[in-house]
Amino acid sequence: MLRLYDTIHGEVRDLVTRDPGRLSMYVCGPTVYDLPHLGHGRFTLVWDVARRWFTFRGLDVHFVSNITDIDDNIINRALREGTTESGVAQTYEDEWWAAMSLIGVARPDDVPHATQYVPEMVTLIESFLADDVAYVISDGVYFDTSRVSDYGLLAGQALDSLRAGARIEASEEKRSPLDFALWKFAKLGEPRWEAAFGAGRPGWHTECVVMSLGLLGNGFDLHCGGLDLKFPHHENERAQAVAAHRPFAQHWGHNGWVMVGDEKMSKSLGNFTSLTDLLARTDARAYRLLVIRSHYRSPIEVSPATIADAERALARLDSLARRFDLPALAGEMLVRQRDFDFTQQSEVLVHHVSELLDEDLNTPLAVAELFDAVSRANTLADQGKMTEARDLAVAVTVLFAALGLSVFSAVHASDDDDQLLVHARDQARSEGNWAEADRLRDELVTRGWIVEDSVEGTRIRRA
RNA sequence: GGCGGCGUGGCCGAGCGGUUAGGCAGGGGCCUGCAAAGCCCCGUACUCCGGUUCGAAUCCGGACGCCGCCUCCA
Repeated sequence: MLRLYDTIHGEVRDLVTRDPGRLSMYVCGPTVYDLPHLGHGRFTLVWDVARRWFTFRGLDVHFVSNITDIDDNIINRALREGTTESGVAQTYEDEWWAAMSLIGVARPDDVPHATQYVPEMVTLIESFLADDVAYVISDGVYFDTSRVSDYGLLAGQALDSLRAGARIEASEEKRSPLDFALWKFAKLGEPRWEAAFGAGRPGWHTECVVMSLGLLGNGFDLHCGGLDLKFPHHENERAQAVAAHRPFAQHWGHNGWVMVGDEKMSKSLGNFTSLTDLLARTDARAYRLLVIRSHYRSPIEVSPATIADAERALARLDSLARRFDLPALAGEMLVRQRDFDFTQQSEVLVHHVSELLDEDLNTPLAVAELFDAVSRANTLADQGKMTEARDLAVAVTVLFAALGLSVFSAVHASDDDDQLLVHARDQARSEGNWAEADRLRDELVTRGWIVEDSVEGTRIRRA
Protein backbone atom coordinates (compact mmCIF):
# COMPACT_ATOMS: atom_id res chain seq x y z
CA MET A 1 0.00 0.00 0.00
CA LEU A 2 1.28 3.41 -0.94
CA ARG A 3 1.33 5.84 1.93
CA LEU A 4 1.78 9.58 1.96
CA TYR A 5 1.75 12.34 4.53
CA ASP A 6 -1.56 14.17 4.56
CA THR A 7 -1.54 17.79 5.64
CA ILE A 8 -5.02 17.81 7.15
CA HIS A 9 -4.44 14.81 9.40
CA GLY A 10 -0.81 15.68 10.02
CA GLU A 11 0.36 12.11 9.57
CA VAL A 12 1.37 9.57 6.98
CA ARG A 13 -1.76 7.81 5.76
CA ASP A 14 -2.73 5.19 3.23
CA LEU A 15 -3.22 6.75 -0.16
CA VAL A 16 -6.69 5.41 -0.77
CA THR A 17 -7.91 6.05 -4.28
CA ARG A 18 -11.49 6.81 -5.28
CA ASP A 19 -11.32 4.27 -8.09
CA PRO A 20 -9.23 1.15 -7.51
CA GLY A 21 -5.97 1.28 -9.41
CA ARG A 22 -6.46 4.85 -10.53
CA LEU A 23 -5.07 7.98 -8.91
CA SER A 24 -6.37 11.46 -9.62
CA MET A 25 -3.81 14.09 -8.77
CA TYR A 26 -3.82 17.87 -9.05
CA VAL A 27 -0.78 20.07 -8.63
CA CYS A 28 -1.12 23.83 -8.53
CA GLY A 29 0.92 25.16 -11.41
CA PRO A 30 2.62 28.47 -12.05
CA THR A 31 1.36 31.92 -12.77
CA VAL A 32 3.20 32.74 -15.95
CA TYR A 33 4.53 36.25 -15.52
CA ASP A 34 8.25 35.59 -15.04
CA LEU A 35 10.94 32.96 -15.49
CA PRO A 36 10.53 29.87 -13.33
CA HIS A 37 12.78 29.90 -10.26
CA LEU A 38 14.34 27.13 -8.22
CA GLY A 39 11.25 26.82 -6.06
CA HIS A 40 9.17 26.04 -9.10
CA GLY A 41 11.85 23.59 -10.08
CA ARG A 42 11.56 21.84 -6.77
CA PHE A 43 7.82 21.48 -6.64
CA THR A 44 7.61 20.24 -10.20
CA LEU A 45 10.39 17.74 -9.54
CA VAL A 46 8.89 16.53 -6.27
CA TRP A 47 5.47 15.85 -7.74
CA ASP A 48 6.91 14.54 -10.97
CA VAL A 49 8.82 12.03 -8.88
CA ALA A 50 5.63 11.15 -7.00
CA ARG A 51 3.69 10.73 -10.21
CA ARG A 52 6.41 8.59 -11.70
CA TRP A 53 6.73 6.41 -8.64
CA PHE A 54 2.98 5.84 -8.36
CA THR A 55 2.96 4.97 -12.03
CA PHE A 56 5.92 2.62 -11.63
CA ARG A 57 4.03 0.85 -8.88
CA GLY A 58 1.10 0.18 -11.16
CA LEU A 59 -1.33 3.00 -10.59
CA ASP A 60 -2.99 4.62 -13.55
CA VAL A 61 -2.28 8.23 -12.65
CA HIS A 62 -4.35 11.10 -13.98
CA PHE A 63 -2.04 14.04 -13.44
CA VAL A 64 -3.44 17.54 -13.84
CA SER A 65 -1.51 20.76 -13.39
CA ASN A 66 -2.73 24.17 -14.39
CA ILE A 67 -1.34 27.33 -15.88
CA THR A 68 -2.64 30.54 -14.35
CA ASP A 69 -2.64 32.87 -17.31
CA ILE A 70 -4.59 35.81 -15.91
CA ASP A 71 -3.62 37.58 -12.74
CA ASP A 72 -2.51 40.94 -11.35
CA ASN A 73 1.17 40.19 -11.87
CA ILE A 74 0.56 39.43 -15.53
CA ILE A 75 -1.45 42.61 -15.97
CA ASN A 76 1.24 44.67 -14.27
CA ARG A 77 3.97 43.23 -16.39
CA ALA A 78 2.03 43.85 -19.59
CA LEU A 79 1.48 47.46 -18.52
CA ARG A 80 5.12 47.93 -17.64
CA GLU A 81 6.35 46.48 -20.90
CA GLY A 82 3.68 47.92 -23.09
CA THR A 83 2.47 44.58 -24.33
CA THR A 84 -0.65 42.48 -23.86
CA GLU A 85 -1.54 40.16 -21.00
CA SER A 86 -1.85 37.23 -23.35
CA GLY A 87 1.56 38.10 -24.78
CA VAL A 88 3.16 38.03 -21.34
CA ALA A 89 1.41 34.78 -20.49
CA GLN A 90 2.46 33.15 -23.72
CA THR A 91 6.09 34.24 -23.37
CA TYR A 92 6.48 32.87 -19.89
CA GLU A 93 4.45 29.76 -20.50
CA ASP A 94 6.87 28.96 -23.32
CA GLU A 95 9.76 29.54 -20.91
CA TRP A 96 8.04 27.30 -18.40
CA TRP A 97 7.72 24.33 -20.72
CA ALA A 98 11.24 24.80 -22.02
CA ALA A 99 12.54 24.57 -18.46
CA MET A 100 10.27 21.61 -17.66
CA SER A 101 11.56 19.81 -20.68
CA LEU A 102 15.18 20.40 -19.71
CA ILE A 103 14.62 19.29 -16.17
CA GLY A 104 12.86 16.16 -17.29
CA VAL A 105 9.46 16.85 -15.79
CA ALA A 106 6.94 14.87 -17.75
CA ARG A 107 4.05 16.76 -19.28
CA PRO A 108 0.85 16.58 -17.22
CA ASP A 109 -2.03 14.62 -18.72
CA ASP A 110 -4.09 17.80 -18.67
CA VAL A 111 -2.95 21.40 -18.50
CA PRO A 112 -5.99 23.59 -17.87
CA HIS A 113 -5.57 27.31 -18.43
CA ALA A 114 -7.50 29.64 -16.15
CA THR A 115 -8.81 31.74 -19.01
CA GLN A 116 -10.49 28.68 -20.50
CA TYR A 117 -12.59 28.10 -17.41
CA VAL A 118 -14.04 31.53 -16.76
CA PRO A 119 -17.69 30.64 -17.56
CA GLU A 120 -17.58 27.83 -14.99
CA MET A 121 -16.08 30.21 -12.45
CA VAL A 122 -18.80 32.77 -13.09
CA THR A 123 -21.44 30.11 -12.54
CA LEU A 124 -19.84 29.09 -9.27
CA ILE A 125 -19.65 32.68 -8.04
CA GLU A 126 -23.28 33.24 -8.97
CA SER A 127 -24.27 30.28 -6.85
CA PHE A 128 -22.27 31.67 -3.92
CA LEU A 129 -24.02 35.02 -4.27
CA ALA A 130 -27.38 33.28 -4.40
CA ASP A 131 -26.54 31.41 -1.21
CA ASP A 132 -25.18 34.55 0.45
CA VAL A 133 -21.80 32.88 0.83
CA ALA A 134 -20.35 35.67 -1.25
CA TYR A 135 -20.93 39.40 -1.30
CA VAL A 136 -20.17 42.29 -3.60
CA ILE A 137 -18.13 45.33 -2.60
CA SER A 138 -16.70 48.13 -4.67
CA ASP A 139 -13.73 46.30 -6.15
CA GLY A 140 -15.08 42.80 -6.53
CA VAL A 141 -16.92 39.78 -5.22
CA TYR A 142 -15.69 38.27 -1.96
CA PHE A 143 -16.11 34.94 -0.24
CA ASP A 144 -17.47 35.07 3.30
CA THR A 145 -15.11 32.78 5.20
CA SER A 146 -17.36 32.78 8.25
CA ARG A 147 -19.80 30.63 6.29
CA VAL A 148 -17.45 27.67 6.32
CA SER A 149 -17.49 26.22 9.81
CA ASP A 150 -14.18 24.38 9.57
CA TYR A 151 -12.30 27.17 7.82
CA GLY A 152 -8.65 26.87 8.84
CA LEU A 153 -8.51 23.08 8.68
CA LEU A 154 -5.42 23.03 6.48
CA ALA A 155 -3.71 25.75 8.48
CA GLY A 156 -4.46 23.83 11.65
CA GLN A 157 -5.98 26.91 13.15
CA ALA A 158 -9.48 28.00 14.01
CA LEU A 159 -11.06 30.93 12.27
CA ASP A 160 -10.77 33.07 15.38
CA SER A 161 -7.04 32.67 15.82
CA LEU A 162 -6.45 33.30 12.14
CA ARG A 163 -8.53 36.41 12.30
CA ALA A 164 -6.70 37.63 15.38
CA GLY A 165 -3.42 37.49 13.55
CA ALA A 166 -4.63 38.80 10.22
CA ARG A 167 -2.97 41.99 9.17
CA ILE A 168 -5.01 44.92 8.14
CA GLU A 169 -6.00 44.86 4.53
CA ALA A 170 -6.58 47.72 2.15
CA SER A 171 -10.26 47.14 1.84
CA GLU A 172 -12.31 48.27 4.82
CA GLU A 173 -15.42 46.97 3.12
CA LYS A 174 -14.63 43.33 3.67
CA ARG A 175 -16.63 41.64 6.40
CA SER A 176 -13.50 39.93 7.62
CA PRO A 177 -9.82 40.37 6.77
CA LEU A 178 -9.78 36.71 5.86
CA ASP A 179 -12.44 37.00 3.18
CA PHE A 180 -10.89 36.61 -0.22
CA ALA A 181 -11.62 37.79 -3.74
CA LEU A 182 -13.56 35.45 -5.98
CA TRP A 183 -13.74 38.05 -8.72
CA LYS A 184 -12.02 41.37 -9.29
CA PHE A 185 -13.86 44.04 -11.22
CA ALA A 186 -11.94 45.26 -14.25
CA LYS A 187 -10.50 48.72 -14.15
CA LEU A 188 -10.22 50.73 -17.31
CA GLY A 189 -8.12 48.93 -19.90
CA GLU A 190 -7.86 45.70 -17.96
CA PRO A 191 -8.86 42.38 -19.42
CA ARG A 192 -12.45 41.53 -18.62
CA TRP A 193 -14.99 38.78 -18.83
CA GLU A 194 -18.68 39.64 -18.68
CA ALA A 195 -20.72 38.54 -15.70
CA ALA A 196 -24.07 39.50 -14.24
CA PHE A 197 -22.37 40.74 -11.09
CA GLY A 198 -19.95 42.92 -13.04
CA ALA A 199 -17.26 42.52 -15.69
CA GLY A 200 -13.85 41.49 -14.43
CA ARG A 201 -11.51 38.57 -13.90
CA PRO A 202 -11.49 35.58 -11.59
CA GLY A 203 -9.53 35.30 -8.36
CA TRP A 204 -6.71 32.81 -8.15
CA HIS A 205 -8.36 30.58 -5.55
CA THR A 206 -11.47 30.18 -7.67
CA GLU A 207 -9.48 29.14 -10.70
CA CYS A 208 -7.90 26.12 -9.07
CA VAL A 209 -11.03 24.79 -7.40
CA VAL A 210 -12.97 24.99 -10.64
CA MET A 211 -10.25 23.40 -12.75
CA SER A 212 -9.41 20.60 -10.34
CA LEU A 213 -13.02 19.61 -9.79
CA GLY A 214 -13.78 20.15 -13.44
CA LEU A 215 -11.15 17.73 -14.68
CA LEU A 216 -10.90 15.27 -11.82
CA GLY A 217 -14.42 15.35 -10.38
CA ASN A 218 -15.81 15.30 -6.87
CA GLY A 219 -13.65 13.79 -4.17
CA PHE A 220 -10.54 13.42 -6.28
CA ASP A 221 -7.61 11.75 -4.60
CA LEU A 222 -4.65 14.04 -4.14
CA HIS A 223 -4.03 17.76 -4.22
CA CYS A 224 -0.45 18.97 -4.07
CA GLY A 225 1.64 22.10 -4.09
CA GLY A 226 4.33 24.03 -2.30
CA LEU A 227 4.01 24.54 1.42
CA ASP A 228 3.28 28.20 0.90
CA LEU A 229 0.07 27.30 -0.88
CA LYS A 230 -1.29 25.49 2.16
CA PHE A 231 -2.67 28.70 3.48
CA PRO A 232 -4.46 30.62 2.23
CA HIS A 233 -4.60 29.28 -1.32
CA HIS A 234 -5.52 25.67 -0.66
CA GLU A 235 -7.66 26.59 2.32
CA ASN A 236 -9.63 28.95 0.12
CA GLU A 237 -10.03 26.36 -2.60
CA ARG A 238 -11.32 23.94 -0.02
CA ALA A 239 -13.66 26.51 1.47
CA GLN A 240 -15.27 27.05 -1.91
CA ALA A 241 -15.72 23.35 -2.47
CA VAL A 242 -17.36 23.07 0.94
CA ALA A 243 -19.65 25.99 0.15
CA ALA A 244 -20.52 24.39 -3.19
CA HIS A 245 -21.35 21.14 -1.36
CA ARG A 246 -18.80 19.25 -3.41
CA PRO A 247 -16.41 16.75 -1.85
CA PHE A 248 -12.90 17.98 -2.49
CA ALA A 249 -9.40 16.50 -2.39
CA GLN A 250 -9.17 13.50 -0.05
CA HIS A 251 -5.45 13.82 0.53
CA TRP A 252 -3.19 16.86 0.61
CA GLY A 253 0.54 16.92 -0.09
CA HIS A 254 2.88 19.85 0.42
CA ASN A 255 6.56 20.08 -0.38
CA GLY A 256 9.17 22.06 1.53
CA TRP A 257 11.01 25.19 0.56
CA VAL A 258 14.11 25.89 -1.35
CA MET A 259 16.39 27.76 1.02
CA VAL A 260 19.07 30.27 0.21
CA GLY A 261 21.35 30.50 3.18
CA ASP A 262 18.92 30.50 6.06
CA GLU A 263 16.06 32.11 4.24
CA LYS A 264 13.24 30.79 2.15
CA MET A 265 13.68 31.60 -1.50
CA SER A 266 10.82 33.79 -2.53
CA LYS A 267 9.72 36.46 -4.88
CA SER A 268 9.13 38.94 -2.11
CA LEU A 269 12.63 38.51 -0.70
CA GLY A 270 14.12 38.83 -4.14
CA ASN A 271 16.67 36.12 -3.42
CA PHE A 272 15.60 33.75 -6.13
CA THR A 273 17.65 32.15 -8.86
CA SER A 274 15.84 31.39 -12.04
CA LEU A 275 15.61 27.77 -13.00
CA THR A 276 16.37 28.83 -16.53
CA ASP A 277 19.74 30.21 -15.41
CA LEU A 278 20.62 27.13 -13.41
CA LEU A 279 19.79 24.82 -16.29
CA ALA A 280 21.92 26.87 -18.64
CA ARG A 281 25.05 26.07 -16.65
CA THR A 282 24.33 22.77 -14.93
CA ASP A 283 23.37 19.24 -15.86
CA ALA A 284 19.65 19.34 -15.08
CA ARG A 285 19.86 15.86 -13.60
CA ALA A 286 22.04 17.23 -10.81
CA TYR A 287 19.14 19.32 -9.57
CA ARG A 288 16.84 16.31 -9.63
CA LEU A 289 19.39 14.30 -7.69
CA LEU A 290 19.77 17.14 -5.21
CA VAL A 291 15.99 17.22 -4.76
CA ILE A 292 15.55 13.48 -4.26
CA ARG A 293 18.52 13.22 -1.92
CA SER A 294 16.49 14.99 0.72
CA HIS A 295 12.93 14.32 1.79
CA TYR A 296 10.27 16.21 -0.13
CA ARG A 297 8.86 17.79 3.03
CA SER A 298 12.22 19.07 4.26
CA PRO A 299 13.73 22.36 3.22
CA ILE A 300 16.63 22.00 0.81
CA GLU A 301 19.70 24.11 0.58
CA VAL A 302 20.56 25.06 -2.97
CA SER A 303 23.95 26.64 -3.44
CA PRO A 304 26.85 26.30 -5.85
CA ALA A 305 28.38 23.88 -3.34
CA THR A 306 25.37 21.57 -3.05
CA ILE A 307 24.86 21.61 -6.80
CA ALA A 308 28.50 20.71 -7.41
CA ASP A 309 28.21 17.95 -4.83
CA ALA A 310 25.24 16.51 -6.69
CA GLU A 311 27.04 16.75 -10.00
CA ARG A 312 29.93 14.69 -8.68
CA ALA A 313 27.58 12.11 -7.24
CA LEU A 314 25.85 11.94 -10.58
CA ALA A 315 29.17 11.26 -12.26
CA ARG A 316 29.47 8.16 -10.11
CA LEU A 317 26.14 6.92 -11.44
CA ASP A 318 27.05 7.71 -15.00
CA SER A 319 30.30 5.81 -14.69
CA LEU A 320 28.26 2.78 -13.69
CA ALA A 321 26.17 3.12 -16.83
CA ARG A 322 29.40 3.54 -18.78
CA ARG A 323 30.94 0.46 -17.28
CA PHE A 324 28.01 -1.72 -18.30
CA ASP A 325 27.09 0.26 -21.35
CA LEU A 326 23.53 0.68 -20.09
CA PRO A 327 20.88 2.42 -22.17
CA ALA A 328 19.34 5.64 -20.89
CA LEU A 329 15.84 5.40 -19.43
CA ALA A 330 13.29 7.93 -18.16
CA GLY A 331 12.90 11.28 -19.86
CA GLU A 332 9.35 11.73 -21.12
CA MET A 333 8.80 8.02 -20.75
CA LEU A 334 7.25 6.87 -17.47
CA VAL A 335 8.58 3.45 -16.62
CA ARG A 336 6.47 0.71 -15.07
CA GLN A 337 7.65 -2.05 -12.81
CA ARG A 338 5.66 -4.67 -14.67
CA ASP A 339 7.62 -3.97 -17.85
CA PHE A 340 10.83 -5.32 -16.35
CA ASP A 341 12.01 -8.77 -15.41
CA PHE A 342 14.34 -8.65 -12.48
CA THR A 343 16.66 -11.41 -11.44
CA GLN A 344 16.39 -12.63 -7.91
CA GLN A 345 19.19 -10.42 -6.64
CA SER A 346 17.81 -7.36 -8.36
CA GLU A 347 14.35 -8.20 -7.12
CA VAL A 348 15.63 -7.87 -3.57
CA LEU A 349 16.86 -4.39 -4.35
CA VAL A 350 13.61 -3.41 -6.03
CA HIS A 351 11.72 -4.69 -3.04
CA HIS A 352 13.81 -2.76 -0.53
CA VAL A 353 13.68 0.46 -2.47
CA SER A 354 9.96 0.07 -3.00
CA GLU A 355 9.33 -0.31 0.69
CA LEU A 356 11.16 2.96 1.28
CA LEU A 357 9.40 4.89 -1.44
CA ASP A 358 5.96 3.49 -0.73
CA GLU A 359 6.21 4.97 2.75
CA ASP A 360 5.83 8.72 2.18
CA LEU A 361 8.26 8.80 -0.72
CA ASN A 362 11.42 8.34 1.30
CA THR A 363 13.68 9.21 -1.60
CA PRO A 364 16.78 9.97 0.53
CA LEU A 365 16.82 6.46 1.97
CA ALA A 366 16.04 4.99 -1.44
CA VAL A 367 18.90 6.91 -3.00
CA ALA A 368 21.23 5.71 -0.24
CA GLU A 369 20.14 2.14 -0.94
CA LEU A 370 20.75 2.64 -4.64
CA PHE A 371 24.22 4.08 -4.13
CA ASP A 372 24.95 1.10 -1.97
CA ALA A 373 23.88 -1.14 -4.84
CA VAL A 374 26.19 0.80 -7.14
CA SER A 375 29.11 -0.22 -4.94
CA ARG A 376 27.97 -3.80 -4.90
CA ALA A 377 27.61 -3.92 -8.66
CA ASN A 378 31.11 -2.52 -9.09
CA THR A 379 32.49 -5.00 -6.59
CA LEU A 380 30.88 -7.89 -8.42
CA ALA A 381 32.31 -6.62 -11.67
CA ASP A 382 35.75 -6.29 -10.11
CA GLN A 383 35.42 -9.93 -9.09
CA GLY A 384 34.61 -10.87 -12.65
CA LYS A 385 30.99 -11.72 -11.94
CA MET A 386 29.82 -9.66 -14.86
CA THR A 387 26.36 -11.14 -15.31
CA GLU A 388 25.35 -10.59 -11.72
CA ALA A 389 26.98 -7.19 -11.72
CA ARG A 390 25.16 -6.11 -14.83
CA ASP A 391 21.78 -7.32 -13.54
CA LEU A 392 22.21 -5.22 -10.43
CA ALA A 393 23.37 -2.21 -12.41
CA VAL A 394 20.33 -2.50 -14.65
CA ALA A 395 18.04 -2.58 -11.62
CA VAL A 396 19.74 0.55 -10.29
CA THR A 397 19.14 2.45 -13.50
CA VAL A 398 15.56 1.25 -13.72
CA LEU A 399 14.86 2.43 -10.20
CA PHE A 400 16.48 5.78 -10.82
CA ALA A 401 14.43 6.03 -13.98
CA ALA A 402 11.33 5.33 -11.90
CA LEU A 403 12.25 8.54 -10.07
CA GLY A 404 12.80 10.33 -13.34
CA LEU A 405 16.57 10.34 -13.11
CA SER A 406 18.15 9.17 -16.30
CA VAL A 407 21.52 7.57 -15.72
CA PHE A 408 23.64 7.23 -18.79
CA SER A 409 27.13 7.11 -20.15
CA ALA A 410 27.66 10.72 -21.06
CA VAL A 411 29.57 9.99 -24.21
CA HIS A 412 28.86 12.80 -26.58
CA ALA A 413 29.48 12.48 -30.26
CA SER A 414 33.13 12.39 -31.09
CA ASP A 415 34.33 13.26 -34.56
CA ASP A 416 36.52 11.16 -36.80
CA ASP A 417 39.70 12.89 -35.69
CA ASP A 418 38.96 11.97 -32.09
CA GLN A 419 38.32 8.37 -33.05
CA LEU A 420 41.60 8.25 -34.96
CA LEU A 421 43.40 9.41 -31.83
CA VAL A 422 41.64 6.76 -29.77
CA HIS A 423 42.64 4.03 -32.19
CA ALA A 424 46.16 5.32 -32.45
CA ARG A 425 46.41 5.25 -28.68
CA ASP A 426 45.16 1.68 -28.47
CA GLN A 427 47.78 0.79 -31.05
CA ALA A 428 50.54 2.52 -29.13
CA ARG A 429 49.48 0.85 -25.91
CA SER A 430 49.39 -2.59 -27.43
CA GLU A 431 52.96 -1.98 -28.58
CA GLY A 432 53.97 -0.79 -25.15
CA ASN A 433 54.82 2.60 -26.56
CA TRP A 434 53.86 4.48 -23.43
CA ALA A 435 55.35 7.80 -24.46
CA GLU A 436 53.20 7.90 -27.57
CA ALA A 437 50.17 6.66 -25.65
CA ASP A 438 50.59 9.45 -23.12
CA ARG A 439 51.06 12.02 -25.85
CA LEU A 440 47.81 10.92 -27.53
CA ARG A 441 45.99 11.01 -24.22
CA ASP A 442 47.19 14.56 -23.65
CA GLU A 443 45.93 15.51 -27.06
CA LEU A 444 42.50 14.01 -26.37
CA VAL A 445 42.39 15.82 -23.04
CA THR A 446 43.22 19.05 -24.81
CA ARG A 447 40.26 18.36 -27.07
CA GLY A 448 38.03 18.19 -24.02
CA TRP A 449 37.86 14.47 -23.30
CA ILE A 450 38.42 12.39 -20.21
CA VAL A 451 40.31 9.28 -21.18
CA GLU A 452 39.74 5.95 -19.48
CA ASP A 453 41.32 2.63 -20.27
CA SER A 454 39.44 -0.62 -20.02
CA VAL A 455 39.85 -4.15 -21.21
CA GLU A 456 37.83 -3.17 -24.26
CA GLY A 457 40.33 -0.41 -25.04
CA THR A 458 40.48 3.34 -24.65
CA ARG A 459 37.20 4.99 -23.78
CA ILE A 460 36.58 8.72 -23.90
CA ARG A 461 33.90 10.92 -22.46
CA ARG A 462 33.36 14.61 -22.20
CA ALA A 463 35.06 16.40 -19.34
C1' G B 1 -0.32 37.21 19.67
C1' G B 2 -1.72 32.22 17.27
C1' C B 3 0.10 27.82 14.55
C1' G B 4 4.04 24.73 12.66
C1' G B 5 9.07 23.15 11.71
C1' C B 6 14.28 22.79 12.67
C1' G B 7 19.35 22.53 15.33
C1' U B 8 23.50 15.54 13.24
C1' G B 9 30.74 14.47 11.74
C1' G B 10 34.67 19.42 6.89
C1' C B 11 29.95 20.08 3.68
C1' C B 12 25.08 18.10 2.01
C1' G B 13 21.69 14.83 4.18
C1' A B 14 18.96 10.22 6.54
C1' G B 15 17.53 8.40 11.21
C1' C B 16 11.62 7.84 15.08
C1' G B 17 15.12 3.32 21.61
C1' G B 18 20.10 -0.82 20.93
C1' U B 19 22.67 -2.32 14.64
C1' U B 20 27.54 0.88 9.09
C1' A B 21 22.71 5.59 6.59
C1' G B 22 24.23 7.44 1.82
C1' G B 23 26.78 11.16 -1.13
C1' C B 24 30.69 14.81 -1.66
C1' A B 25 35.40 16.35 0.14
C1' G B 26 39.96 14.46 2.90
C1' G B 27 43.80 10.48 4.44
C1' G B 28 45.88 5.41 3.60
C1' G B 29 45.98 0.99 0.53
C1' C B 30 44.77 -2.26 -3.91
C1' C B 31 44.31 -2.32 -9.18
C1' U B 32 46.77 0.32 -13.50
C1' G B 33 52.81 0.95 -17.85
C1' C B 34 51.31 5.89 -15.63
C1' A B 35 46.51 7.75 -15.12
C1' A B 36 41.16 7.68 -15.03
C1' A B 37 37.26 4.70 -13.35
C1' G B 38 36.51 1.04 -9.63
C1' C B 39 37.31 -1.62 -4.90
C1' C B 40 38.94 -1.84 0.44
C1' C B 41 40.11 0.71 5.13
C1' C B 42 39.83 5.33 8.13
C1' G B 43 36.77 9.91 10.60
C1' U B 44 33.64 8.14 15.18
C1' A B 45 28.77 13.37 14.80
C1' C B 46 24.06 14.31 16.93
C1' U B 47 22.88 22.77 20.48
C1' C B 48 22.82 22.73 25.99
C1' C B 49 20.78 21.07 30.90
C1' G B 50 17.84 17.69 33.53
C1' G B 51 14.68 13.16 33.45
C1' U B 52 12.64 8.14 31.89
C1' U B 53 15.29 3.49 30.48
C1' C B 54 19.69 -1.98 31.20
C1' G B 55 20.42 1.36 26.92
C1' A B 56 18.54 7.98 23.82
C1' A B 57 20.62 11.55 18.20
C1' U B 58 15.89 8.96 18.71
C1' C B 59 10.94 9.49 24.35
C1' C B 60 9.60 13.49 28.41
C1' G B 61 10.61 18.49 30.69
C1' G B 62 13.33 22.95 30.39
C1' A B 63 16.92 26.50 28.16
C1' C B 64 19.29 28.70 23.96
C1' G B 65 19.49 29.51 18.74
C1' C B 66 17.27 29.44 13.85
C1' C B 67 13.33 29.21 10.12
C1' G B 68 8.43 29.46 8.21
C1' C B 69 2.96 30.42 7.94
C1' C B 70 -1.09 33.70 9.65
C1' U B 71 -0.12 39.04 3.09
C1' C B 72 1.28 37.89 -3.43
C1' C B 73 4.53 33.59 -3.25
C1' A B 74 5.91 26.72 -5.39
